[in-house]
Amino acid sequence: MSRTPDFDRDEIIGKAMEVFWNKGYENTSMRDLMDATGLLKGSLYNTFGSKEKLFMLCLEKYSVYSRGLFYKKGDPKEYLVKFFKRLVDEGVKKDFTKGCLIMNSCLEFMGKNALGEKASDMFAATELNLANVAKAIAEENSSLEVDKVKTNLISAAFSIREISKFRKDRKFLKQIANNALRDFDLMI
Amino acid sequence: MSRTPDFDRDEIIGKAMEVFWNKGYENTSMRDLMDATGLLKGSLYNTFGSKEKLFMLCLEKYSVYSRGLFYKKGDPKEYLVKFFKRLVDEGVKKDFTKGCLIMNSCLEFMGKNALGEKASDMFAATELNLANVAKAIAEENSSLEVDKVKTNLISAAFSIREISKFRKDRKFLKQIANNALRDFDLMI
DNA sequence: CCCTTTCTTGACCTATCGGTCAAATAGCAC
DNA sequence: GTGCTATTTGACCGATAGGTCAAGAAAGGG
Repeated sequence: MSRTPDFDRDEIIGKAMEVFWNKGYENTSMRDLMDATGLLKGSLYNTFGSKEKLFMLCLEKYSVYSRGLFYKKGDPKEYLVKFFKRLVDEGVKKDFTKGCLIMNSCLEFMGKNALGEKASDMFAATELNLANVAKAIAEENSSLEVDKVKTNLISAAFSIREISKFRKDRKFLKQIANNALRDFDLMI
Repeated sequence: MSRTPDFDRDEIIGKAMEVFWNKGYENTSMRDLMDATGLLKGSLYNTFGSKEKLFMLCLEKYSVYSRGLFYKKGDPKEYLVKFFKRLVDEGVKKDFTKGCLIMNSCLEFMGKNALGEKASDMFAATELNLANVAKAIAEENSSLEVDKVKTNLISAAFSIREISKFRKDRKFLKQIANNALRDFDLMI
């Protein structure tokens, strides 16, 4: 019938996502996207329409990736400890300065456009995940105020992700995590 | 002897600081600075040399402003409560999306150039201020681990400043503050 | 093998970026 | 008022931004 694309669409979105995640939307140029994907400008526009539409697809891909890390079943306390250990371990890596694409996008777009709305929804989903973990723990320990501790958890996660962009201090980042975890008698 | 400038240098830096604070360094154009200061491009370059040098002067001005809010004497607990009340009250304002210039600059520049180093120093000074408050409270309540609670305070301040850019939720922001304040048996 | 359709290529577009500079202007000392 | 000097002005610079598009290339159905 006609010529078929020379690339895998989803693979391109993944590569673009990495660039956007590392550099942010505004600071990523079409040149950067061309270099990262191996596609020329015309192909990118022919396939995705615009930089903004491509970014939206990247956000959606990140959303899927992110949901894959959500709590589903098993020991909720163990989940929580692993969750924060991962944040700290990634955070202290010298070349890890990209943080979390959801939080980055909330900061970059909120109140500006549809990307901000999408990012906000994803932030809310992350929050709900932590609320679900807190709820699961509360079933064994009824004295927990789920809404309060959920806020402490998301705030700590946010702090670690953002501060670790510029402060590679394991003790410092661990302390932030432990401050939220103490409600559950947990530590990392 | 010769012609004198038509403007007050410090006033111009103040106006430029507001723009940088609101929009960030990269997202601020010379056009923005010209509009905000009322000076033409040539005058800005003639006076400050470059956009980067002007930003450095803005950082220094912010540093002075910031140090003016540090704890010096008086009731340290009262200081802490006022400190966080201010963060929350400013944070919930609909048009307050600029956060803190120090934190913004740490996130924008760290590891890139001299602006990042300057911002890092200013962040450390803010941290020291909170450590001093914690120390003053610890003199009355010796069971406090100053370094730990200092980390909780700076982390909470960071979270409130950043999250409030995109989440105008007083209950949420207050909870973040209270999570750090509970070490001192304080609440807002 | 050919024709249709789609994808690919890269030159080109306008707008804007930070920055420069020669000419015009205006303070101040005398 | 005159002359020196610094400031002001805005046109101009090359680089780069996101985006467009006509022409060339290639895949698939017949």
